[in-house]
Amino acid sequence: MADPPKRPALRKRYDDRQREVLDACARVFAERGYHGTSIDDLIAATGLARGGLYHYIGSKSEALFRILDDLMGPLLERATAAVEGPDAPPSAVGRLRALTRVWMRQVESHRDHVAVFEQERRTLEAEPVWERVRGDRRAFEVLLVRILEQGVRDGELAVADPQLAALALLGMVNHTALWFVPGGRLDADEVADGFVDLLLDGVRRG
Amino acid sequence: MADPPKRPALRKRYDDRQREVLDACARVFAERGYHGTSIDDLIAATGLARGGLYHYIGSKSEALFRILDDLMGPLLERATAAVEGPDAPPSAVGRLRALTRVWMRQVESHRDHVAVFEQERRTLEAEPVWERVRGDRRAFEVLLVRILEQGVRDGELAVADPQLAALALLGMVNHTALWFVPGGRLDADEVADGFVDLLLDGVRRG
DNA sequence: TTCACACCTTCGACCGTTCGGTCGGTATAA
DNA sequence: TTATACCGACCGAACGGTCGAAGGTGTGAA
Repeated sequence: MADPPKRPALRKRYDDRQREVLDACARVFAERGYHGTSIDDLIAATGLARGGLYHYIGSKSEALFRILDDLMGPLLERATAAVEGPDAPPSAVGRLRALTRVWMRQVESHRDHVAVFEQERRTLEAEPVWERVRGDRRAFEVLLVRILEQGVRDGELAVADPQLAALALLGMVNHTALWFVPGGRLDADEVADGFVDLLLDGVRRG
Repeated sequence: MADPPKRPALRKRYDDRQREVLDACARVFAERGYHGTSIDDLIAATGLARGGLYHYIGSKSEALFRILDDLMGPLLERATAAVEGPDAPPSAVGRLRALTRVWMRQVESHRDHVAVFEQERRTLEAEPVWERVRGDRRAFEVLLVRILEQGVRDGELAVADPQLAALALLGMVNHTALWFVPGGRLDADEVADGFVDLLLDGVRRG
């Protein structure tokens, strides 16, 4: 990580290999936890030797940063586009559904990354290093709360406590990192729609 | 932990002190993660010296076991009583509310323990040592799913996917370990009722 | 009521191991 | 021939855990 190659032809190969390595790290971090993972674990998971590994990750904590930043950056970007971009649905219900789908798709494609994020959240809250990741998370939550509040203002929704409703949906989706299996009974969109339907209409009969 | 005192008069003092020590450990584990916590951290948090600490905890991993077992055992016991005991509400809606309240109260009184549980869940799934804790968790989830299924059978509820609805509520409540503050805007029962209302009636207007 | 002794609590120096990280080197490919 | 990829021996620090000793404390025999 200290030295990405200057020659452009090699740059791509380096980037690809680095992503492979970081994905492998994310897998191990998700399984054993960041602090529970030793460098030797990462060596076993990547197939590299000690020196080769450090060539790509710089340090253990730098690897963690990249894993979380590569997760939250794109998520926030896509979420913003889906909710506030030119193609964003006009209704609050539509935007809520779009946001949740983007989010669940990120869980589907970055399951390990999300699991690591959930595991390390409390530590993330403290240290200044994580300000960017923290800021992205906060921005995402604001996006969600804003949809709910607009929905209430427009008369589309009747939410007793938007803050609590947002935390409820946040909990549902983030928790999926623990049980969602790509290729399982439900795919990402089905889970997203299921959650949104639950939140919109509830389960009481009649 | 190797040697609880034989004399009953001293046994109580030992137990009380042990709980103090374990609560302090739980606080640090919740903050820094189990693997991220060193024995020196626990020494600082308890005020004991190395030897004194080991007198009460046996080992770091034994402390973790006690923290999680003391969390899940009582939770399952109270939940079962609230839902299947003689005073259990007759309706599925009532039982759902009772279960969620018991659960949120446990989060309120054992916030650190719950946070540790959430952080270590993935590790817990693997090793055989954790079978009891894992079994308690599974039993709790069964309790919840059963309420939903009975509600459907009795015509009280209309749940498209009881499994998903259970996972949704599980996510909401477990996630509270990250943001719930005792003495904050909402108390445990208010959060529980808020979640259940959300799940029952949804937020769509009309 | 006293006192000696066994039990209990706490201490901190110490141990072997494992940790994250470095660095000088070799192989390879542009 | 030079920039890059990868290796593995090595390092100091920090880790979890042990242990013999010292000091208190409740208790039964005198």
